[in-house]
Amino acid sequence: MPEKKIRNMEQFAEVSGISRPTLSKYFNDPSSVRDTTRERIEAALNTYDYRPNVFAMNQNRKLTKNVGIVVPFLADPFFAEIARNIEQRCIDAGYRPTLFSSHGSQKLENEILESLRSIKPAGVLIAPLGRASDRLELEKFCADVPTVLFDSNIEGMGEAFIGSDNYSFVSQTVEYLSRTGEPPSFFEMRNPANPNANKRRAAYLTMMERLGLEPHVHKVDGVGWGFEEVGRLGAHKLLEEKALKTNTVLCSNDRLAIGFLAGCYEANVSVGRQSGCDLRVASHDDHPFSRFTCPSLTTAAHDYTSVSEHSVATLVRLIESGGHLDERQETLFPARLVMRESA
Amino acid sequence: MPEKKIRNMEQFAEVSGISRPTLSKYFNDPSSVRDTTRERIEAALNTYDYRPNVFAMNQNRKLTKNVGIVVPFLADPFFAEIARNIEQRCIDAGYRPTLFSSHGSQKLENEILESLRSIKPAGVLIAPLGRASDRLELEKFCADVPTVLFDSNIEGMGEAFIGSDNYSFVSQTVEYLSRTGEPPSFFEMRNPANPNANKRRAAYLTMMERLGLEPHVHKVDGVGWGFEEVGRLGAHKLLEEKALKTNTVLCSNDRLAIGFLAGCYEANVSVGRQSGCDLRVASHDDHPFSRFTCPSLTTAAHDYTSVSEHSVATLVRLIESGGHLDERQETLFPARLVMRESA
DNA sequence: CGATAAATTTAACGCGCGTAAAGAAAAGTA
DNA sequence: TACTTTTCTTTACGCGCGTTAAATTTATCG
Repeated sequence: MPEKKIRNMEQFAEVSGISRPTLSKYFNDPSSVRDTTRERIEAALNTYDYRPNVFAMNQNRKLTKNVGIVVPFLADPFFAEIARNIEQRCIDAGYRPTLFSSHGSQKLENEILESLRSIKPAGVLIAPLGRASDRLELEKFCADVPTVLFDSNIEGMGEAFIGSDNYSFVSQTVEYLSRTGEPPSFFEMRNPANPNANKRRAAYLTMMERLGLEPHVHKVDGVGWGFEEVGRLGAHKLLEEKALKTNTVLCSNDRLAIGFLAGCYEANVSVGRQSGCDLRVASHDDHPFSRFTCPSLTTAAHDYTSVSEHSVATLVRLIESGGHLDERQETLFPARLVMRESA
Repeated sequence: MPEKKIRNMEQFAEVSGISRPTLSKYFNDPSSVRDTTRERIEAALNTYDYRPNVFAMNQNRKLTKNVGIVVPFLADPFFAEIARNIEQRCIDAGYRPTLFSSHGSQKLENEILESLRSIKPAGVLIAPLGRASDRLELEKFCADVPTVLFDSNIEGMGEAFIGSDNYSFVSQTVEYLSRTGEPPSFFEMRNPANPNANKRRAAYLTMMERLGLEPHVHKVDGVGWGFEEVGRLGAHKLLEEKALKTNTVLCSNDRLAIGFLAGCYEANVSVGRQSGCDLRVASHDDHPFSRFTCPSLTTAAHDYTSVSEHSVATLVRLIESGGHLDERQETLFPARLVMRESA
């Protein structure tokens, strides 16, 4: 067993009996060498554990296998979950993903873009902050690096957008709620950071009009990404002021709803779809925690799988087609209504 | 404005009037050059936007500025939060952190270690899976790379451990609960993945004995990281079987408690410290959501700040002292009792 | 001011791998 | 078998920066 430590490709070429340029080809793309050669290389790879120096590899290559994944707020399990999913798919597709979170800060988002440039990524998947994003910086970045947006769309930005169809979310919840009880009022933050929020409000208004119902939108103050607390305080405010026109509240997203439910509980307002309850509360996203609220939250679920699958597939296609698509594609996946106890 | 694109350090040396070796020194450690020189470099840096090629930089350097941060489960906001904190501190200390999550899988944890080796990190901060970790692989890794453990201790592994003092957590909750009402039963998973769980059970038993109270430990089946669901099902089981010996339950951690509260709600068991409630429930961790459970969760809070601060400080010290400390240090920070409505 | 120490410049080599060109070998085809 | 095509080997250079050693400049200080 000649367990001599292999230090570089040169030495691995010697012991494996394959020339260095061929090895280089193999490590860049295993399918680019003849089957018999690949087998010989992989046999040697099992005997001597050599792996090429990542830094030397990427130094001269025009295109690395690096991929950046950027989410706006990783402490939100929704993003953690989708990031995990996307990450794994990138690995499976033969790329090296690196995960970043903007933590709700424009400054950080810009710094991440900067730091991404320095690792020469083949492509980037980004869920931008939205309203808080630095449009100009993002635009410059997208011009240099093949970029796919997901979750939050910014018109015209990047080569493609993959996300959920907000209209599908809201139409299903509104339809369900108004069919099974009083029509819903809409509850949201006054200045939502995320563009999806605006689409959801618009969808609510459209749906209510179509159903011939009077819409009521309650906007509550609050900044940042502490949605739960905003929702909780909002609930107290609305309940104290007796501002609700119906006994049904549709929250813009689950994190607001989680806080809203906490607020209701504190105010001794019973929530649920059963008769005898004071209020019904529903929402959108199917946040991982929404199953465990009291009562469990009726919501509209993202198609996590399709969004992440399609995002990665699009990025791979983008990279393989040289970093540019003929036209910007927007793909939206419909929601799935999840009926639980809160409404 | 000579806006010629600077392609490498050579060219930047020309336009800045500083020699390349000095620039190299500067980029490696800005404080290693004379003040006047540093000012000249930074002035030039503002005029021409050049930054050294990361891959070429790291190729030959024995020690990069890369730092790995590994957490067992990023979809848990607790880890997301502490990771964010640690990440920022690494950046402030002049390092380039990269975040990884094992997602509860040994296979993934090993792959992350493998992938970490390839980026030649100056050091690694890892919160290991615990029981599910591959001891042997971890040990080999720690032998090669300066490693600091946090959150979950594995005896003898790594150069240092920084975490929370589980005894401090449990002694405070047990003391508080038994002082203000019936003594608590302990609720946990049968085969906890995390070593802290065992320490907490032991601390519970010790505390109860010291207080002259009879301990009751309820173990519930369940695997993986879906703690909330385990807690919820556990609540149903315990309530159906009327297994609880007292009206007070102390959960091993907040995520279990969140599920436990959901189970109680479903079973129409009222939880709270007010008279008239059926049950009191308390827990440990001060999970970001524990403020928003119904009722809000009484818990013992980690000293996030101290843990992350001390972890990074220790890693920096470890790196600067050449990757080895004289003896393995274990630092534990006490908990802070957070009294809310559940107990 | 001159001696000494500290910092910088000059010159040159090496790192590990990408890549290109030309020739040799293997595989496929007639 | 001869010919073509594909694949591999040989040879050689380049990438951008780390790093070293000697020469030179600049700062410090008695």
